[in-house]
Order: sequence, then C-alpha cells, then structure tokens
Amino acid sequence: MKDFKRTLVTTALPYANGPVHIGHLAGVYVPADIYVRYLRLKGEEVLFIGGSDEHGVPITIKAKKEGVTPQDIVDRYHGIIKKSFEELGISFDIYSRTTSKIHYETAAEYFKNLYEKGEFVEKTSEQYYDEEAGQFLADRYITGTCPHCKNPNAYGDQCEACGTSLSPLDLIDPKSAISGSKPVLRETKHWYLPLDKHEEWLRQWILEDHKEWKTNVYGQCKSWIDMGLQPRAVSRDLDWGVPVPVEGADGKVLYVWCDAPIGYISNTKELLPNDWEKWWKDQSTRMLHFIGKDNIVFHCIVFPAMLKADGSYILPDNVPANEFLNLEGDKISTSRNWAVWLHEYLVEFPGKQDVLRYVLTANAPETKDNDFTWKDFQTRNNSELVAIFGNFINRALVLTHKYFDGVVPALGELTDYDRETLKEFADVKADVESYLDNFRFRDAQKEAMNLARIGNKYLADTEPWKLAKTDMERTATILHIGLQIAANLAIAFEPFLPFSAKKLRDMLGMESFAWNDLGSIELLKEGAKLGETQLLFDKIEDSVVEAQVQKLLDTKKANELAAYKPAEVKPNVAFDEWEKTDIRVATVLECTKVPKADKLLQFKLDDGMGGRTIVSGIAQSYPNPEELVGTQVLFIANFEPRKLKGIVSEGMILSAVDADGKLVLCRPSREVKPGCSVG
RNA sequence: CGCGGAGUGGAGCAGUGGUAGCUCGUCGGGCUCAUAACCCGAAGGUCGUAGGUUCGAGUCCUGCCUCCGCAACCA
Repeated sequence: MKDFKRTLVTTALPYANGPVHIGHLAGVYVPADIYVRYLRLKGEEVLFIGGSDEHGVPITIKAKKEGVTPQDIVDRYHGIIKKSFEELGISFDIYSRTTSKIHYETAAEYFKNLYEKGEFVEKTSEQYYDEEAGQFLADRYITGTCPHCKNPNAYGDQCEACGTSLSPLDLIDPKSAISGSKPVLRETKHWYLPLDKHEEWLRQWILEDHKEWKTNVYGQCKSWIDMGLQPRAVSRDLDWGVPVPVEGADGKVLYVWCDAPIGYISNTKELLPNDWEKWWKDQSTRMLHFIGKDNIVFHCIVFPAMLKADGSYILPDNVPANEFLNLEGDKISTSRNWAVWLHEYLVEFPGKQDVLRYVLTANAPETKDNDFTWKDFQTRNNSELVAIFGNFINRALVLTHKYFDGVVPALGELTDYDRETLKEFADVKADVESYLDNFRFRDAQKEAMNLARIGNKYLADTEPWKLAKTDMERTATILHIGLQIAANLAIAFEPFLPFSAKKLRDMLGMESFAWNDLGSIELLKEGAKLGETQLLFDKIEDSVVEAQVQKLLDTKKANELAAYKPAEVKPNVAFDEWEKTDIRVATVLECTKVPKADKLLQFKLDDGMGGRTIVSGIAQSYPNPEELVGTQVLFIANFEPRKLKGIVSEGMILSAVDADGKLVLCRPSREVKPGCSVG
C-alpha cells in the first residue's frame, strides 16, 4: 500500500427530502465514524466530510405538494439530519449542504472549467415537457400504456407489470405524473460527460490497480466497464439547483449526481478556506468514500471521471460500499414510512446512542443485505452489552470498592494463568486493527468485545470473592488485572461506542488514553482513586421493543389504507333489474354468535312484518354482538331463504367492506320505522 | 436470456479446494462478586436446487429457482 500522510473520509450525502434512518447509519455513517475515530485515536491526520444533498426533482415535487418552496423543504430536513447526526456522535469535521453559497460557487466553477477545457459534449434531444407544470419530465414521472402488455400504468422507464425496459417515447397515451396532463415533446440541449473517453484509464485503475476493493464494488465496476461506458448527461431542465454557468443555458441546472459529489469539495473548502487543496490535490492524501451499494457506479466511475477530467484532483483509494439493511423483513422505504428514524430514536431512547451504534455495527450489511429487528436489538443489548460488557465492568468495580475502598490495588506476583490471560488480551489490539484497516467493522467490534469475555472468564476462574477471605495480596493482583482489562476496554471501544467509553473512563478515573496504549497493563496506577460507579448499560424491557413493533405494525396498516383502491365498477344494470331487489330497514332484537362457526352471527330482527331471522358472516368484525341489539340495519328482504349451520336465514344484511377487509354494517342515519323500504 | 451482489444449524452472520465456524437462542451442569448477570459442557446444518470438474467442493464450472441493487426516489 502507498504511504499516505493523511486520510480524507467522505460519506454519501443524504438526500434532504426526509430524515435519516437506520439504513443510512448502518451502511455509511456509523462505519465511517468508527473508522475516523480510530484514525484520530492513532494520532493520524484525518478529515471527515459530510453534508446534505439538497437539489433534484423529488424535492421540488415534495415542495409543490406541500405548497412551500424547495428551500423550505431542505431547510427542514437538513436541520433534522444535522442535529441527529451530532447527537449520535457522528463526528464530522463539517456537515454542510449543497445549497450553501460556497457550494454554488464551487460547483459552477468546476463545471465551467471542464466546459472550457472541452471535457463535455453537447447534444440536443426531444424530451417530454409538461406544459401545465411548466417543466420537463423525468422518465419515471411519465406514465402510460405499455406497448407490450397493455398495462395502463407503465412508467416511462419500465413497465412493472411485464418487466420490460421502456423509453418514455414507447408509451402509448403518455401522461404526466405531476399534473396528469398530456406532455408534449420539446427540443432541449444538454451537456454530457463522455465516460466512453475515460474507459481506458478507468479499466486500468479499477480492474488492475484496485483488486483489493470489496467484491460487490469491484464486480459492479467491472460489469459497467465491460459493457462499454456511455456519455452521461450533466445538466437538466429544472429551476432548482446550481445554474449551468454557460451562455444560453437559461433554465438549466447541474444534474444532481454531478452537483452532489462536488459537495464533498465545497464542504472541505467551507471548513478550510485556505488549506483545502492539500486534502484534494496532494498525492499523499488518501481519499475514502463511504457509501451504500446504490452509489457504487457514481463514486467509482462517474465522479472519478469528473476528477480526472479536471486533472488536478486525487482519486479515491478505496470505496467501501455496504449492502442494504432491511427492517423487520421488509426493505426500508422513506416514502412508505417503513423505517426507524434516527431523530425519533434519539427521543424515544434517550442516552442509548451507543446501543444503536453497537447493534448496527454487529449486524452491518457488509457482504449482503441484513435484517434489523427490534427483538434482535433487545437481545444484543441485554445479552451482549449488559450481560457481557456492562456486567464485567460492574463486577470489577464493585469488587474493588468492596475490598479496596475504590482504590486501584497493588499488582503482586503473577501466576502462569495471569500471564496467559494478559497475553490473550494483548493480541486483541492487532486483531482489531487488522479488521478495521480492512473495513471489517463487524469483526472488529466482536474482537473488542472479546476483551470483556476474557475479563469475565478471568474473574470466574480466579474467584477473588473467595480469596478475599484468606489472601488479600492475591485478591489485589487479580483486581488490578481486572481493572487494567476494564481500562483497555475503554480504549478499544472508543471508536465504536464513544459515549460509553467516556463514561467508563470517568468511572476508572482515566485521564489520558491513546490507541497505542491498547494491550498495556499499566493504564491505571496503583493507588489511584476510582470514580463513581454506575451501570454502563441498562436492560431493555419487552414492553419497550413491543411498543416499537406496534408502531411499525400501525405504519403497515396505514400504508395498506393509503394504498387502497376501490374495486372496478361492475357492468351496468337496467333500472327495472335493480328494482327487483327489495331492501328494507329492520331493528335488531337479538344478536348472538352461531356456535361452532367463526364468522357467523344470528340476528333476530323486527322487520315490521312479524319478524325474521338472518344469519350474517360478520362475526370477526363484531366481536361483541350484543352491542348491536337496538340498532337498525339494512337487509335484502326478498332473497330465497337459505340454511346456514342449520339455521334458516331469511335475507342478507348489508355491510360495507373497508380497505382492511373489515365489515361495517350499513344503517339509516336516524331511526326509522322497521320495514321501511330503501331505494 | 440486461448487468452486479446474495441464498450456510431456531435467529443473525463468518468461511473461496482438504475433518463446517462465530454471536445469540435452546438444553444440562457450576458459581454467587455482578443488571436472574457470569463460567463450563451438549444438542442442532445432506452449506437454495440439478448436473459437472477434481483423489477431494460450501469453496471451481454450467443450468434453474428465490431475494436485493443498478434505470424515478433511495444507504
């Protein structure tokens, strides 16, 4: 590996049309933060850049829907995102945004420079334009009939019914998804980055020089390059974004994918106006992009091509991309509200930042998609953080306070077993480092956790609570070692669980610490006074996670209701046909469940004509049938009587079927005489 | 046949040619300093599926099935 002097870490810019959720965290921000904290702790020079991506069509549409400006939308979400990152301890050196003044300047300048160097090509094409909304339409915002399967709800890029890839021009009878109007074709000019011209060096740079990249990253890049790279548009017709800084480009802005990565540069500039270039243009800087798998091509091919086109910038040394995290078996979705939102978590689980960090790291989707469940969250907290880590710390501290008045006791003569234990945990440092250096955060954290396992085993095997009755000198040595292990934990977990590591250092009275001290057994001095003991982690009760699961179930139900579409209307019926049906009102006299039937209720009705019995299949929607007595219902009076479960049913009671399948009885809006006709 | 990734004990994940591992859960035992925590032991897998290469395959090759991503949004 090259000998780098400093490391620049960027994280994918979250899109400011919603808050940040656990998927973003597990895929990008938590691993990046662990890595950065690790480097800082080693004393290396490192810069950690983040920011919100605030341009693009979806934000304008959301703004229109809410009747506010795009700026209002991004101000809202940028605020939420920035604050929640801070509270989770994501230690950005700067978290800025792409609507900043400096970004507009930087992006425009970047574009202009490439334009003047002739790095773009111009192309004019016909695209659909929505005259009502006054804007060009992205492929996905055009719907119409699929030319292959005649599905009337195909999108401009693909028909989801038959799976065919489409172009908007293929659609029969296209419609704008924004206004519903019929779009028209208009000519428009755009600039393209000719990726095909960059293919040769990209092939060498990725496929030959960076075989160490993760398989998912390398594989996707290889497939793109082997297919042949195509020019990619860098501008769009839109009024929200960085204006294209070229004559005759009115109404055009930089396409978001081009705009957003330049944000990494502008944010660096904003933080270090005079010193930013050493982070971007010095070959001894190592650049890393932490992203999710959806962003691989942009960060490995497109953005590097932009950097290379300029010529003065360095290229990323690695792009550790993660797969996706699912939630309770379903994929996370902002639009469906199927997510655990960071800002909500922080309110609902105060002081438990590290629990989330721990769980997301332990179950990080490093090689494939993983699933987050609340049950797993609880188990990892209770069985790992509390039972193994927290409990070990508590044992060591309680014993020290009990036998040595909260003062670090003296280290006496070591036994063979002591030496074995010390040797075991001295290896932890090298193991954790090796995992972290290879972006294997899950294994790294597990290895750190091993320190606590070693500690627990050491105490169980040496039994200081028994020795305290006979041999205080030996007890002192054991607890001295136990406390040194605890102090090592405080260092090892600093990158992963910074809040708990700090708490632990306070309890131990540790003032200074550095990564290179890891493995040392001289972190605490004999005679040093320990701080106040408290629990490092708390148990999470069943009711807490059950409430979170319920919250998700409620969301799912709300989604079903929102997605409800009325059934197709049946073929028309002549009036005299319809008139043959005799609908009447009746008052319920008795209503009971039919024995041995799940769905049936037996009604005794006052129909104004001597009464009748009707059996109706609505029991699951009305678990307490007696409550219906005295209410009125509508029923069909001229059905042939029919036997159900041995009871003769003389008609049918009318119910509406709600979106969730629940049946709701129909009744007159005020009481009427039993036997009245309905028509 | 668009391209890439993934499919391993009850759950979540490692493992790229040579006796199938880890964490949690389960069962049995021990300990009692500790947040009923800790320590020891055991049970549990024909590694998606059908073929093939090989002395030998979870690991390589081929077909098929399923899930995810890339194309609007999106980590």
